[in-house]
Amino acid sequence: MTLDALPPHRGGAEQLARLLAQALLAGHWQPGDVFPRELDIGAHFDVSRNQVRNALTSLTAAGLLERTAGRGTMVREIGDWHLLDPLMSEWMTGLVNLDPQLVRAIYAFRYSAEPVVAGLAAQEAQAEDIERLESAFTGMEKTASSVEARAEHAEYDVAFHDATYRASHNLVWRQMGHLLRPSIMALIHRSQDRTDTLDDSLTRHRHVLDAIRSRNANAAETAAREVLRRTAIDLGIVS
Amino acid sequence: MTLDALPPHRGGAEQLARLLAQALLAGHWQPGDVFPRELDIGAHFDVSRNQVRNALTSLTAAGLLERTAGRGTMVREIGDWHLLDPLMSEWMTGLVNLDPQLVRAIYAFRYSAEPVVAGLAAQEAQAEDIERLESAFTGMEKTASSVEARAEHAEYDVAFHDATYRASHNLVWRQMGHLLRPSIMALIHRSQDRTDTLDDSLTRHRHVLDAIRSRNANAAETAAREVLRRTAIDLGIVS
DNA sequence: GTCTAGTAAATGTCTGACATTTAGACAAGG
DNA sequence: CCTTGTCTAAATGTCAGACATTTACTAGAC
Repeated sequence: MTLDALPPHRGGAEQLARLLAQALLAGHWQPGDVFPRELDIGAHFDVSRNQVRNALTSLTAAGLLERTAGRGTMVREIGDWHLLDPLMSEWMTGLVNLDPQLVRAIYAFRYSAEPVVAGLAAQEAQAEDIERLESAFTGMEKTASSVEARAEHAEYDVAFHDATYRASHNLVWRQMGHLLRPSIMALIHRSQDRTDTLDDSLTRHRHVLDAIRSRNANAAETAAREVLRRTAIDLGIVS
Repeated sequence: MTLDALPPHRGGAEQLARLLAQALLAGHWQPGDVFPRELDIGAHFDVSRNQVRNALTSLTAAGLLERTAGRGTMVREIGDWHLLDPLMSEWMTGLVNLDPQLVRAIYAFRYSAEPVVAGLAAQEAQAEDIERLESAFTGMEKTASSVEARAEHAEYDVAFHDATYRASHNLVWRQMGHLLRPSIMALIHRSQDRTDTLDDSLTRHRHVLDAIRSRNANAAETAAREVLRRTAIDLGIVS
């Protein structure tokens, strides 16, 4: 794979890193492939070697690449990617052609983890956590009816789930909230946005909110599982 | 906080990064504190500015620091740390005075997550996963009796739990295995290494292995919870 | 054939200079 | 008094070039 298919870029090393990372995430290179050399990348995008090195440092830190002096840069296999790195979440967000394998893996993770997290949230939530959840939920309600607000709706959706993770009051679970954005944003491109679909989703989210508010851990677990069943349908994982 | 309390270092930027990161993890600086300037660090450790910048880049990527041109480098609060970054796990491993707040947070996470993971493992494990688990378990058995093999025993312990996460056959859960090493290594410094303690731990691990081998998800969940109850005692979280 | 030296090519490092951003001091003008 | 603008110092960010180190490959010597 060459660089020719990639669009030009403007801006610093961050933009360049995003560009290259998204190309990798979209599968433009296969694991084990050799990645272009620093000088070639710099020549192609007309940036200094420093910028290239900074960008490649990010990709290496995220586990996407492996660099060895003398040999060059190689693409690592998907199992080595640091899916929990916030930078990865940022790169995955907004990527239309995210690898279906990744979408399924993240969904499967959420399906097993989020009920537990919701249960913890029901036990640990403070007043401010409830407020965050309510605020996100009312935002979802307001943006559910109009089609053009679907991006905004997704943001409130992310905020709702992120608030759930934060309400668990555990530093580790909280970090995992980063994964929510790419997972939920993938819904925009794959779901039909039918009104009854969104209504159903809203109802299920309301059950989670109610369960956490009433500090009922078991109910929260069940409700979170129901939300994710709905999500699976919208993601096209089950029919 | 100054740099004076830190030991000298040998080796490249990685060693320097580890040194500074461990100082941060041990709480030598408070959130919001200004971190020493690049030139001061370089002068103190007698390394080039390049090395310093490379080290600081790692710490920034891990969410430990925030750097702004003109202002300087500031220490971020613990909630912003990327606890799931493999580099963080590496830095935490072997740190004797790991912040008790972190130890508890990681333990609480494992207590809520690992039963689920063990359940998944019971459903998804392949032959090679079982082999890994058995190999790690027999290693734990062999090293349980002698006191001087406790470090080796801890390695097998890590391998056992890591094999459990891998057996879930989920890319995200698998990434989380990195957290196990610091958590389990903390046991070495805090537990008494009494023989009956290790025997009890071994028995509980065996139950997890048996449950996964017989593909009994519920039993695996319960057994994993029992292992972690034992861990909590050894970590001094409960008495 | 096998070992060895040599060479090319890639990433890693150093250095010095310069650019950019920020915070603060200070003075002019309303 | 307060605001505004400008200047300066200090910190991180960027660049360019030379050099160091590692790696893979090749060509000979024996």
